[in-house]
Amino acid sequence: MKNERHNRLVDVGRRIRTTRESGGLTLHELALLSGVSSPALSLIENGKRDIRLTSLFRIAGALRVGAGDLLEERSADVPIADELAGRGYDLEDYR
Amino acid sequence: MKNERHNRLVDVGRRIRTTRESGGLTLHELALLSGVSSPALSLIENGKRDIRLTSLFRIAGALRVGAGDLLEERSADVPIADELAGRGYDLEDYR
DNA sequence: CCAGAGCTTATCGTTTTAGATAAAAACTGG
DNA sequence: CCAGTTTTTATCTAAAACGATAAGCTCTGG
Repeated sequence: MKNERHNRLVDVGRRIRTTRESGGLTLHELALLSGVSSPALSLIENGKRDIRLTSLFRIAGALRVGAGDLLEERSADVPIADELAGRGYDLEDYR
Repeated sequence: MKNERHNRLVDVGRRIRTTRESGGLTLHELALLSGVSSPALSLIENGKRDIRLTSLFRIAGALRVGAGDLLEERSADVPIADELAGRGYDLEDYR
């Protein structure tokens, strides 16, 4: 992956990170929910990885947003209500 | 790529094909515009390829739609007006 | 019947993702 | 300071994308 011209990936990564943090999830937790390892998630959130569509779908599903929401600016930028931050994710099986 | 659970990819492929056809482009022309080879495009449109984000971006750019439009149902489903079908694409350098 | 256009499928070599693991930073509260 | 948590970085291997090429298929019109 040539390290230029991927501002798009940086943007996507920023959106993933913002969404994850607004959900009160750690990389490790998102890794468990999405099946994408936390080292991979770190690269992704920093725009250093050109991921496949199914990976995007798994991450979006774990974050409970539409995959398109992670690609470009969309209206509803508040996918997870604050009162639910950190709650509502089924991490029971891992704890 | 496991051949199950990729209805998402099939959906994406369908949207790409629909958009390409509504623009009056052949696979070969879209290949020239996007830099994605036509055999690859064929696999993608048939949901048999789990493409990378940058490939999606290049295809969306060539089709002049937002990448998100190719991922899920969106409002404006008529990216290219009929009067412009087959026109407006800069294939000059290739002809 | 066949010729051409468009699409599909297969194969090959190269590049890159991706999970696992480990270890090194960064950040945080005590 | 320091201990624990979180994130980043680095290896390793396996699997898959990707472009190129070529061969095969399908459909349509002459």
